[in-house]
Amino acid sequence: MTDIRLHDTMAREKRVFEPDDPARVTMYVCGPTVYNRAHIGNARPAVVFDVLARLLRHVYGEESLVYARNVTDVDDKIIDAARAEGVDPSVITGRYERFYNDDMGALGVRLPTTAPHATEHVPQMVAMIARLVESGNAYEAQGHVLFHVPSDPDYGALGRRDREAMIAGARVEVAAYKKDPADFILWKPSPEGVIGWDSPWGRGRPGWHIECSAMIEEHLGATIDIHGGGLDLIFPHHENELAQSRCVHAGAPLARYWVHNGFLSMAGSEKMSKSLGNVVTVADLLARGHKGEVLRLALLSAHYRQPLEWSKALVAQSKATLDRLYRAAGDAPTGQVDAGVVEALSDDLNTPLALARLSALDDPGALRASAALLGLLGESAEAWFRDGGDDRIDALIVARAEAKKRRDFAEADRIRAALSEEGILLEDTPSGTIWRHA
RNA sequence: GGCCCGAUGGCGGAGUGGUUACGCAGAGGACUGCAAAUCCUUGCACGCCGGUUCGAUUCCGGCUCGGGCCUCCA
Repeated sequence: MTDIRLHDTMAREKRVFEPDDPARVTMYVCGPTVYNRAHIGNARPAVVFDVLARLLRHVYGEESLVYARNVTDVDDKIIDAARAEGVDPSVITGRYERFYNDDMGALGVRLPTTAPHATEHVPQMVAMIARLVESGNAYEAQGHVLFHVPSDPDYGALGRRDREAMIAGARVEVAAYKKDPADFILWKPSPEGVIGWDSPWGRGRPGWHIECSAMIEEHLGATIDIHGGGLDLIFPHHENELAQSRCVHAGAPLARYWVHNGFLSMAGSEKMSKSLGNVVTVADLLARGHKGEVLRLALLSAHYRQPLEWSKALVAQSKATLDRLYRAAGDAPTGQVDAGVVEALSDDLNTPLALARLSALDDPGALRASAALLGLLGESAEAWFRDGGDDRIDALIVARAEAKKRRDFAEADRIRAALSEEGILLEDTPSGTIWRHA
């Protein structure tokens, strides 16, 4: 069996992946903060780690992977959104979590094994904060509880950042209650009317970083195999998670492999952002008629650590590629997974190489089985091209066939041209005429 | 300013110290009433300047350009 190799952000190199317990492989990926629609950039980690999850299940067995992806459902942006609409935060989080699952589902992202919610783990967070206070790694100040960064000599290893750099680079004014400029919030007070929980430090709510640490401990354990997320989370989020968990667990590392995906940018501009007005949501793209698998293939066309530029051309190319793959796969039943595809994915999730090997396969069954590892070719070719039946088109095809039989090619071509106008392409095959969307 | 990453043909994108994938698009051919699809053939590249080497796109250094992070951010 080929080894899986993963680029570990901590080591800055590819390492052979050896799970602590092959019968229980643990992976945690930072999920969405549910207060708006996911944009296509948000979809990249979901899709990338979905492929990694599929690979791990393939290699270690369907039941051996425990994959947790959290839902951040308490956050100032959520509070703001709820206030703006005059509703309870749970209305916002419930709505956007459903949207998120719908959008990712459309991209073929399977649900993780578990999707823990921050609001359902506040007692665990409070307990973890209390342990940090007890061990001297955290302190209370004016209703806040802060992690004291100088108390952790290993702080900064993941993001490769020294103290001076962090302090010099701080863009935000240092709050008066901080003992050290680098200290970060574990717990903050909630005034009347703001969502909060009782705690030894008064009514308040957890900071972002402690949520993940507490949920990881609760669902996966002290040290997990893989921790994933976007590049931008390395610092401060993962650095802070790591520090908290390490201090609580007597120095045990939070994760054995840290895996981070690169950013997606919009063609002709820098990072996608609301202020630039170039945010494209998954829902937008689906509404424009792009199929989920097309978007998924576009996201997988570059290696996950490389930057990926999103463009109309990329989507069009992905559609053309997928059309060809569907034609090649036909409606063959699933066969054996191709070893070359597994090998490509095993080499730090080299999806472009896996895609190349996919298109070289001449056995439709192997193609279908191997594509499934990438979450592609989930439909029958029939369904892919037709989008369901259409009596009117079928009738026109019959009319054209009759015209052809009496060698009235002008009429036959007229029918084909008319359908072509509305984006329906006809193909004459040995087994009859079929149609598909352009 | 500090830290990090990237630069491959018309486009996307792997990979490699010496004949360099694959996909999309293009050209020619076969097939077809004509197409489409398919098959065959085919053109097109390794940011710039040095260095190491018999030989560098691949290793090293510098430069330029692009992107990301520096406590909201996938």
